[in-house]
Amino acid sequence: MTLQPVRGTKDHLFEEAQHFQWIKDVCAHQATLGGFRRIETPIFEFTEVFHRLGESSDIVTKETYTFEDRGGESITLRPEGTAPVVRAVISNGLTQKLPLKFFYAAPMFRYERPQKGRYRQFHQFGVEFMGADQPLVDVEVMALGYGTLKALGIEKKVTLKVNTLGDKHSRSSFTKALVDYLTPLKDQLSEDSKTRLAKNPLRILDSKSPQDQEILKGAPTLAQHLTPEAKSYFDQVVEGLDALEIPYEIDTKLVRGLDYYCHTAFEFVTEDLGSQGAVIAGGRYDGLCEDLGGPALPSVGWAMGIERAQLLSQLPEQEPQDCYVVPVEDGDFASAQRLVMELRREGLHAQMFYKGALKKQLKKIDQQGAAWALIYGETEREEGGVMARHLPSGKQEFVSLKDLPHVLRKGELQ
RNA sequence: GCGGGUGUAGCUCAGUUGGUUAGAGCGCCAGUUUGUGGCACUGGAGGUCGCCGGUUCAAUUCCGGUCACUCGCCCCA
Repeated sequence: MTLQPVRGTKDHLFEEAQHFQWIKDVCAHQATLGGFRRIETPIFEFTEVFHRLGESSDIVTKETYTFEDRGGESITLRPEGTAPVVRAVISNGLTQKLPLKFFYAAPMFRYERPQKGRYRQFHQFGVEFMGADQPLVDVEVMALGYGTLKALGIEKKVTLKVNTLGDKHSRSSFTKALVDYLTPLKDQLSEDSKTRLAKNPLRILDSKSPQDQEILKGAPTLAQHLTPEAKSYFDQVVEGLDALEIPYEIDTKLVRGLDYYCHTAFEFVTEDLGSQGAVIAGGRYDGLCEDLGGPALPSVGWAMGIERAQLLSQLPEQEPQDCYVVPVEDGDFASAQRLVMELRREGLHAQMFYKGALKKQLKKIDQQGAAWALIYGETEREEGGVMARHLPSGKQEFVSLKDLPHVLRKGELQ
């Protein structure tokens, strides 16, 4: 095994590939029901698109795949989907037609240490609701997340955690209060949190270190610093979730590191994936568009880790519908191929093997999990039909070519 | 980026207290006669014991490094 895929990447084969596609289909269907439109953006952007947004984020500073192209431009493989969508909105002058509702399913790239549910090329399905600043929009977006998880059959394995980051004023006054509280206690903080204190203080709140959490017990809370408007906004979000009977927990330690995030932050998390528990993560990012140099564009969205959803879900069983035409003698292969093509023209799934004795072919067909073996030798040709063998039931009878499409579609004999 | 665990046939794993031809189950291939799969029986192919180096008369077995997977930390717009 010397020829391996690049670390942190994987091949999706057979059922796994189908499962993967099924998740994307289910997600796209749910989003489409809500009027979201598909958007496809390039797999890479000018590095600046990501760097302008995330100087304090490790994803941007340490985890991007960044390279200079042959024209000397600095290019970055997208590590997430929101910034490219907002960039596309600006580039295409779409801010005249608000609100905008987009969804995407696309590969993302982060140079991280691979783990279960964490790859260097991974895939996200995401939705963005842009140009609306009402609390009920946040509720709709979360409801879409919940509905999508339900459609995947995994809503019971996840918990919706919700928090508010407040508006700009709440946020900056809280951040300042937190830093003021923690700075004298700096020596007692974990090494990681000492760094966070300077770089990204809010991230100390979700530290896993017990000593950090102990210190935080006496810390100021965001609730104390919420402006009346921000508090009212969050109250309406919570009431909206109650009204739609979407189960949730308020988690005051759920934060976002970047400044353009405000108000609602949420995650659908699971206990089943070890330390990679977030299946869907999202929030309101009213400041992002301006940070990118565009107009104000209040927006909210989320992204689902498709691989993580895949680990939690199961591809529904599908009835086999394939059929194989089975030539008997060496001279029967050409006519068998003609029959295969005729069946395909009828819209049926048809194929054949191009070698092997009858017995051998039947064995392989059975292993493929196909529904039908259509034995087509000299006898059948003369009588204008096939010996149709239904593999799951083991029943077999002669069917005329005229009746064949009908029988195959029905999926059973008689 | 840091720490722990693992790495033997296509898959799941045994085994070697260092010593001649490394095993099982499943899977795969062929056959059990002649136009019929799943079951059974018989036979067969398939491994430089992850890779590189060290110790040793001798290493798949001990040691080091490396790569990969995995768990935790980190990160998680």
